[in-house]
Order: sequence, then structure tokens, then C-alpha cells
Amino acid sequence: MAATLTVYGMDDTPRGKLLSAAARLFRVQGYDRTTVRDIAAAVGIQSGSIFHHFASKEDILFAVTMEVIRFNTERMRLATEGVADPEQRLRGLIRAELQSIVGDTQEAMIVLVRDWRCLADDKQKEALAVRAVYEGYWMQALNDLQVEGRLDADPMVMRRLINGMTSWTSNWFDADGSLDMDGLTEVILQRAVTANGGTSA
Amino acid sequence: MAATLTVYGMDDTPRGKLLSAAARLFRVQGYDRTTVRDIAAAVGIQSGSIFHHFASKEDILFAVTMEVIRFNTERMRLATEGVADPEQRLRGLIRAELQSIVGDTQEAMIVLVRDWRCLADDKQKEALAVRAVYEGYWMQALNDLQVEGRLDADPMVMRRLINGMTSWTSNWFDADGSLDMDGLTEVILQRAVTANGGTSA
DNA sequence: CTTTACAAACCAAGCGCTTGCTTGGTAGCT
DNA sequence: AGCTACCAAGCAAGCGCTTGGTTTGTAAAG
Repeated sequence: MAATLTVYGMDDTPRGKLLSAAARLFRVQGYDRTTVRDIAAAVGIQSGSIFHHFASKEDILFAVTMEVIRFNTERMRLATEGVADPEQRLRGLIRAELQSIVGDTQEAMIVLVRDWRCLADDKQKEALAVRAVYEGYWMQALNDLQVEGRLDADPMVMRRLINGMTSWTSNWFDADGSLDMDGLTEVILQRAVTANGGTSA
Repeated sequence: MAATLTVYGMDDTPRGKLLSAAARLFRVQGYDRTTVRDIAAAVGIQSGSIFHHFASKEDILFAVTMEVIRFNTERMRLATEGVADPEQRLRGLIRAELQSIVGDTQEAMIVLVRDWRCLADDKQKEALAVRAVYEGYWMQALNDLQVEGRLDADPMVMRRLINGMTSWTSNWFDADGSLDMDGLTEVILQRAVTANGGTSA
């Protein structure tokens, strides 16, 4: 089992502990099936006490969502900053996204993909706006790769296909299996770049 | 909007109409957020009357699940039967799976992917057992392709990656966009087969 | 070193509402 | 007569959330 989330807002304050517990419960049973009583019990308080920290149950989901998006956007920035070669940048992005989905933030990422439609429309939009920065790193790398003639398909379509491959790993990837995360990164990368290019470092 | 489901059990009997309505509601709002009162209202009867046709709400989800798995398993069989060339078989499978996900059975497929964990364990197992046949067609084609040296990665891993790409299309594919389903099929197919092979018909 | 003050954190109880499902009975077709 | 399909009414349980009051940690005032 991966270590507990260490995303910004999820520290050992009461609020942070609630967020971590909620993320785990949301992952295991889904947002709707998780009751505020479940969350309260997980951190050892009464159900009513939760509303001292959050305005509503949906607010907890929203907080989890935003924290994780922000955390992973920063992760994508770190994965690409100072890297000139677009293929290397793409490799870093794939590796980082896999890390999010089957690694340290997997609890919350699964919730993000599955339950984000439980949020009210305006909160969905707010989340999408922040997410746009995240996608920006991807499009930058893929567009650059295309300019060099090393991309195998339309950048936007390619991003969607990669996103599908990485997201789906939460359903099958086994960290103890014969294929590790670096190996999987290479396999996915080879789906995107043309075989001819030998320029990569 | 895609035509209403024409899966086996979803005819114009009261039971069939309930299944179609349930599948649509489950897709739009999710299983948990759909009440039996919603389903009843959609076909114009009282909520209690539902239990004349199904033992429980979960039973409706189970019925939708099984009907759709069976329908799509049959579709995969048809897509591959009598086709000798493994690349052609793979093309057929990809095209058929896309058809399931963004085409005629999209209502139920989205439900299948997102809500199937709402089923009790034994029902999950029953569904998985039937699903195994479905996956069998894929592994057959991919293994054959590998024997011919035309597969780019481990067959099992490749299947998972393809499954990710096709499933994710429900989040972005636009039937009215510039990329149609045949075009997308080719793009995905090229992620799997090696470029050198020119043997395909 | 104690007192007073105050806010954050929490409890115990329960309200109002919705949920899946049950019950007893009825209309209509064969 | 007997079946399928349905209605009208409602029950028991669980839901998110509110309320009024109590504990706990911290820090300035005496």
C-alpha cells in the first residue's frame, strides 16, 4: 500500500487528517457511498464535528480535488522544467502521471477520475480551469515533438490516447509485478514517438 | 444522441423498457444517485411497481451489466470470425470496442466501467467470468500478431493499453468532430502493430 | 504562578428528509 | 379463474446537517 498522501493541504492538522481519510474512503467505496459518519469514524470524531472544518460533504470532495490537481500540476512543471528535448519532456510527463495514478497520490486520483462529476457545476469549472495548466505542459511537449517530426499522430488525439493508457493503469498495474513503472513509461512512450528518431539522450 | 439500446433483453416489454431507462439514468447520474423513483418515473409507473420485475435495485444494475457484456462479447466474436490475418482481426476488435463505448451501447458501457463495483462480490465474479470470453478474443489476436513478429510489446500489456485508450474515448470523442470512428481505429491500431509489416490487406 | 479570556475542536442529540422496499388490493386481458 | 401488471400508502433505516453546550490549548493580565 502506498504511503499516505503528502499533498500540501493534507498534513496532520485535523482538517488534513480528514482530507486523507476522506480520499481513501472515497476511493474504496466511492463518494456517494461514503457517509460523513464513515469519515468521522475514520479519524475518531463524531459526525457532526466534521462541519466545524467543512461546510458540506461536497466541500470535502472539492478540497480533495483541488489539492490533488494543484499538487500534480506542480509535479508536471517539475518534470519538464529545464528539459530541452521534447521526447525527454514527454518521458518525464508520462512517468510523472503514472506516479500520480498508481503511486503516491493514487487514492485521490482515482476519486478524481471517477467522482468529479459529483461536484456542482461551478466547482467543476473551477477545477477544470486549474487543470488547464496541467494539460498545457502536455500540449507544449507534444507540439514541440511534432515540429521535430517525431510525433506519430495529431497532438491533441495523442494526448487523449496517452491519458487513456495512464488512467487505465489504476485498474491493472501491479507495483510488485514484472513490469515496473519505468518499464511501463518506455512502453507508453513508444506508442507516441516515431521509431526512426535516434536523437534522444 | 445514439439510438436507444437494442441489446437482447432490452426490448419493449415492461422489463426491457425499465432496463433501457435505468441504463440511461445510471449513465447520466451514476448508479448511487439514481433512485428507484427516478427509474419508475422514466417509464411512467409507481416506484413500488418496479419490484414486480426486479428483486432489488442492485438486480437492475446486474441485469444491465450482464446484458451488455453478453451483447458485446457476441459483437467481438462477429468482428473476428473468419478473419485469418491477426492485424485485421485486431482492427475489427478495436473498431467494435469503440462502437460499444461511443456508439450504440455507450449508455450501458459507461455504467459498466464506472459503477460495476456497486455490485455485490458474487455478482462481480459472475460478470467477470462472462467477461473472460470477451478478453479471450483479444488475447488470441494479440498473441497471433506477436507470433508473426508484428506486435510492438507484451500482448497482455498491449491489451491493457488499448483498453485504456478505447475506454477513455467516452470522455472526449465527438462523433461530429473531424476524426471519425474509422480514423480513430487506425490511429489506435498503429499504436500496437510494428510499422515495418506491409502484409496486411 | 495564578487568573481570566477566548477561540478552536469536539460531543450528544436529534431534525427533516430521502432511500430501497413492502404490503394489500385492483384493473384488464386471456 | 388466473395471470401479469400495476397503484396507493407507508414503514424502517439511513442520510446530510444543525444545534447548544463542553473540553482543550494558548496566551495575555493580574
